Amino acid sequence: MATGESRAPGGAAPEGYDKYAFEPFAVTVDLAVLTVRAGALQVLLVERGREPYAGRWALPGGFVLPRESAEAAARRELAEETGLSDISGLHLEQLRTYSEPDRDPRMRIVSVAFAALLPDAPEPHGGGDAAQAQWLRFNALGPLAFDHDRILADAHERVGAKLEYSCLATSFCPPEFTLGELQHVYETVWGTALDRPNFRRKVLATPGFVEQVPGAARLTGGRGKPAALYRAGGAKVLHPPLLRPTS
Amino acid sequence: MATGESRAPGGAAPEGYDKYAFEPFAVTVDLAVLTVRAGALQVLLVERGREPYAGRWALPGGFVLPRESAEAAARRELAEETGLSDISGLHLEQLRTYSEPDRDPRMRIVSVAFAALLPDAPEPHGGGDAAQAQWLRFNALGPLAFDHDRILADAHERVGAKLEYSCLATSFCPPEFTLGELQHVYETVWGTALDRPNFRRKVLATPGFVEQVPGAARLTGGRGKPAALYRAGGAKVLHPPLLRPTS
DNA sequence: CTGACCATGGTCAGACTGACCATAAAGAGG
DNA sequence: CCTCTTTATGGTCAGTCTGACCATGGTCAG
Repeated sequence: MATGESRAPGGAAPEGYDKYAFEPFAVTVDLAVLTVRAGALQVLLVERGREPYAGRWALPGGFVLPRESAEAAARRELAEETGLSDISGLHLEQLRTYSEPDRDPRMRIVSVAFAALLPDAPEPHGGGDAAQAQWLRFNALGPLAFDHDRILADAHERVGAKLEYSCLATSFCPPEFTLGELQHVYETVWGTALDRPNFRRKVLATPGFVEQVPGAARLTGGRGKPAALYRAGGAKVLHPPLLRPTS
Repeated sequence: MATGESRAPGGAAPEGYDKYAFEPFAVTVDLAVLTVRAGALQVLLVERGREPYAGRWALPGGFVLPRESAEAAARRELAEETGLSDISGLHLEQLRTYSEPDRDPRMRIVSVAFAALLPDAPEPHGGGDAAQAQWLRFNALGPLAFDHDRILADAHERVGAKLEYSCLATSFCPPEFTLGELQHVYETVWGTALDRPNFRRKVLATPGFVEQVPGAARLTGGRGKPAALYRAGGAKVLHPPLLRPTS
C-alpha cells in the first residue's frame, strides 16, 4: 500500500493517511473450524439470533481489535468459540479475504477468512456465543448466512488440496493415532475410498510424515487386529504428493 | 463475521454494526505484478517519494474505494499502473491479507495482496504514479518498503507452487508461444534448469495444457531450428503435476 | 470354534520420471 | 560451399511410483 496517496478517495489530500482520506471499513475474521468426527467432516457453526439471516447458521467470527492482527483475532475468537485452552498447536491458516461491497446488507464489512483444523472435536462450551455453537456435518448443510457457503466451500477445497502435498492430515488427528485413522481423514475430506495397503506404503515411505510410537498399540474400537500408533513427524510437505484418485 | 456483535470493541452496543461499535481500518490492495522478461523474473515496483521509506521501492497499490471489492480495486490499480487497456484476460490472484498492527508506521492499514501475471511486459506508462513505475529483476532487490519483501516472497512461493499443478505458466506467455518459451518460464520462476525433451513430453502428454497452432512456426531470435507455436489449452490443472526437481 | 473385521505384508503390471542419445533445421562464420 | 553452433524434436532405457490385487495375522462377536 502506501503508494496510492494521490488517488485516495475522500479528498485530494497530499497528506493522505493522516487525514483519513479514505473510506474506513469494518474488518472481521470468519472461521471455518473443521474436524473429522463420527465418520464425517464437521464444521463449527453458530445460529444467528437476529436479522439479517436470523435463524440461519453462520461461521463464528468477530471484529478485529484495534491493536491485533487478523491472525491474532482468529485465535482469540477460536478460543472463545471452542472453549479450548490449548490452541497453540492447532493448525490455523488464512484462506482469503472477502470484500464484496454488499456481502453484509447492513454495512461495508471486509472479512478475513481462516480455516482451523481440530483433532479431537470436543463439544463447544465457551463463554458468550459458544452456547449456540455446534458441530454440523459438512454435507446436508442448508444455505448459510451471508457468503459463508462460499467461504466454507473455499475452505473445503483448500484443505482437500493441501492434504495432497502436505502433512496437514495429522492436524485432524489426536497426538497419537493409527494409520487407519489417518487414512480415514483423507477419505472423509476427499469423499473417496483409498486402498489401505497402498496408503500405508505411501505414508510410511515418506520420511518425516509419521513416526511410530514404540511398543504402543490401540484397539480401534475393539474390532479387528490392534493397530500400531504413530505420531506426526517433523516433515511439513509431501514429496512426491499423495494425489487424489483421478476418477 | 456478523456473529460477534456482543464482543465488538468500542462499547457493548447490542445494535453492534449500526453504531460502528468497532475500530475502522483503512483497507488497501498491494500488487505483486510479475513477468518473465530478458531471461529473468521481474516485478513492477514504484519508488516512494516521501516518508516513511522514502526512496525505497514498493509494490504498487492503493485504497479500496467505498463501493468496490478488493479484486476490483486490484484490477483498477493494475490498469492505472501498467497503462494496459486489456486486463480482462490476465491472471489476477488473491494472495493473502497482511494486517499486522504496525506494518505501516503512520496508521493502521489492512492490505489485501494480489499476484498478477503479465505475458508481454510492456514498459509501464500509465497515468499518475505510473511514471515512476519500473520493472526490476526479482533477484538483487534491495529491501523494499513496509512488509513488501514478505509479500513479494509469498507471491514468488505461491506462483512457483502453482506452476507445479496448474497451467498458470501460460499466463506468462503471449497468446502464441513455443515450448521453449514455456519451459523458460518454468526455469526462470523456479530457478532451476529442466531437461528439454522431458519437459516437452510432459507438457504434450497433458491433455488441454497446450494445443498446437497448425502450420505456424517461429524462429526464436533467428538461432536454431524454427519451433512450432502453441496456444494455451482449456485445461486449468495439471494431473499429475509437473514437480520441481527435488535437489 | 468360526467368521467378521481390521492391520499388515507382499506381488506384479503399467505409468511416469530422469538421464540420456540421436537427428533435423536454421543461422554464423570461415 | 562447408562446418560449427544452436535450438527443436524424437526416441530409448532403467529406475521409481502407483494402482490393483492377494495373503496372513491378530482380535472380538457370536
